[in-house]
Amino acid sequence: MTKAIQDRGEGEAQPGRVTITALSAALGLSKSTVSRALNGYPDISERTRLRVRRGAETMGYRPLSHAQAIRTGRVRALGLVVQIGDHDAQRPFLADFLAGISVAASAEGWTLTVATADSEADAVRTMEQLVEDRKADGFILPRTLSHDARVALLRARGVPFVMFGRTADPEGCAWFDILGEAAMRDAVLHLAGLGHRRIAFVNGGTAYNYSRLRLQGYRDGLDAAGLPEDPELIRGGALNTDDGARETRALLALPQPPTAVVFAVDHAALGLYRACAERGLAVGRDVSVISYDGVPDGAHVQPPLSSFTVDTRAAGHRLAELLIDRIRGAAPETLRETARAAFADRGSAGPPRLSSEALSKRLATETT
Amino acid sequence: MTKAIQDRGEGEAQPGRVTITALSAALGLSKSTVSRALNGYPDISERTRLRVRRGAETMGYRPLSHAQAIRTGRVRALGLVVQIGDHDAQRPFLADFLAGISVAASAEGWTLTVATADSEADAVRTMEQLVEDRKADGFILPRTLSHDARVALLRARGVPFVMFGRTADPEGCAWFDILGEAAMRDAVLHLAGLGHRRIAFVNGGTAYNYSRLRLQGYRDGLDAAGLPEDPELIRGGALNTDDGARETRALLALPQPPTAVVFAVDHAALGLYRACAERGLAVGRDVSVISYDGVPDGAHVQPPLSSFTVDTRAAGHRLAELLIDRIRGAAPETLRETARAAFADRGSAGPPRLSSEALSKRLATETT
DNA sequence: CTCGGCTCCGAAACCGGTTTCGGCAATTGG
DNA sequence: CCAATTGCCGAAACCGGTTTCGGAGCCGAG
Repeated sequence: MTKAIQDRGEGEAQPGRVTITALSAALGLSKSTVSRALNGYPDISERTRLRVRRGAETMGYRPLSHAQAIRTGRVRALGLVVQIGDHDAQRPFLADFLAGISVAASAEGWTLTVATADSEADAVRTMEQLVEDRKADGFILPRTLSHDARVALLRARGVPFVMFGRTADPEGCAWFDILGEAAMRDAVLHLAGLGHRRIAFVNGGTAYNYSRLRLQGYRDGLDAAGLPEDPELIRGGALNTDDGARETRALLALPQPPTAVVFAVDHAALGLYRACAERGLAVGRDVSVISYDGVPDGAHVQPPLSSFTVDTRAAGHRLAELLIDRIRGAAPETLRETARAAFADRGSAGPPRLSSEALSKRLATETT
Repeated sequence: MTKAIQDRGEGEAQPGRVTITALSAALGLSKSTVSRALNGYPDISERTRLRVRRGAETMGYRPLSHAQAIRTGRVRALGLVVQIGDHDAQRPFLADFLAGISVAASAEGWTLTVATADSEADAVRTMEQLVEDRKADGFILPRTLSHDARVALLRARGVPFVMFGRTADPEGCAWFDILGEAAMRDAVLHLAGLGHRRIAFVNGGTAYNYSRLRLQGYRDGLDAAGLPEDPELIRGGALNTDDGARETRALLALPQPPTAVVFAVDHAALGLYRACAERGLAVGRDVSVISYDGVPDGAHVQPPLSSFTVDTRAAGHRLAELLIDRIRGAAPETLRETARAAFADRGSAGPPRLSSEALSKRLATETT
């Protein structure tokens, strides 16, 4: 390998490259035989196939993907269109996600084509362009919505794709997802186990498919813990810290405030810290909180935020593998996987120091 | 345009596409004439050129970049290798950066190939792969080091590149950069204008080229303000909040503590808030701080962090344009631009309430 | 009127692969 | 022992572009 690289006349790019013609000449075979041998055609003897493989290895032959693409239509590139701006949630997640995809892709000799869009419509247009120009053979769709225009486009065009998340209509869809609903359920059970009886839930953006699932998980948790569901304790639309603070204030203003809150999104949960600070409440003692995402910021508040952390990098890695399988022809139904988020108990959830009534009373006197 | 798209037999991809052969047949010209007309060869009459352009437009002809690449060696793709992990500073910045690059690239019909690496050596290997496989025609290098192995590789291979940042040896380098030194200088002058006499400086990672420049800017600021330079007030190596808190504590422990601190990195500056909270000091009153980056987190602390904000998206945009020019053959010396960071005065820098002596005394009594 | 040069375009080779098709040799069946 | 398969490979077409080369017309100069 090293030798092969050194053999290349360095400096210029073109001249050094070993083409399939050069390789076939060196082996005393025809181009077509070499090509079919490397691509696993059945009409090549095992002996020849091995000889070709070895020859390609020692000579350092690597087919140019765009040269193959001209005939096959495949460029060996994964596509990713990231949506900018509308949800902060993606910020910390992007670098790790890219890393996972990139590593898995390059392990198979594929690359990653990235584009950005600032709306769903823009994303659809962008993907259309990429498909049209053959810049990607398939797509990874992050943050899938319940009804997703991107899915509609790709389905119609017959372009392979995998989703990070699930969708309402699974027809023809492959996916990898973290079981947010299981995390929410476990969060409720954990808090109930600590002695909490009034446990609130603050959901994320309602358009996202995961919101539906996480709310269900919260309900399942209440059910499993034998706690009644109180509509007043269920809120939503909280994606960032400001939203979270706002929702927390609303919850604390209830006649019977919750002693614990489950958040669907870490960044929103950080808003609870702010709202509690305003009212002089100690997080993890007066009010407990468990959230979901595992953002790094959560480790830097006091007490650190207990959260179900998702391994975004691993998700990207697996998604890339699934997409490559999908592009190679695997049926979408066979390409559906889920994983669980890992609970990181960092101290923001403890046994209730005050009952809901006592908490309410204290808040009333504080305000006065 | 809309019509052309509708004309395509939808569903399948291949059949609908209009090739150069089809276009030339429709125009009654040869392939070669059409190709040269579109690529601006001088031996085509203006009349024909116009006819071809118009025909291509109405028929919706778009050459496949990988088909051209087989002859030209260019795939019309920009390369970006992002380094994961080693500096948190990139986190919030990545999405905006990508957005800028992506928009500028697609405006010219180019795309963006992204890969990741977890070390400088890995980044070099990755770029070598991408060049070898012709997945990118040139590279954008973020966060350039003073002596950068990536630059060495690309220079040796003759691969076009542009840097986000400058470097010690500018030979053959094109770049776009924000004048961090000017920002640091202005920060010092601003604080001096408020009445501060002891102004400390906390630098970022020393390997980065920008650190050298920002330190110089700080010194220039002191000089311009007529303040003496005190080596005790200069610290470095602070990239994240923990680092920043540590360095702040060290500064506050001095016999003559600073009444204001200039940080080279926002995330480090956030550590000052923590260290001040520990000692009961009010940021912006007892201790002033001005920083650099403009990260969103800075807006959510109290008081919000005054910072020189860099428009990362605009930087990505301009870098992509410069790189495309570079790939098209422009001399690197003509592709060097800088811009200034915009000062966002949010309240973390005010007139000194205490002198250095008074501050020191107060810290001493607090500790007891 | 002829000749050289210029303008402009077509034919064909080429880029680096893939895929179709046909044929030779060895094997199998009768 | 001969015919029909079968296994295995080469020749050539092909993919969608670019680039070289040559030549047909037209022009002005001699």
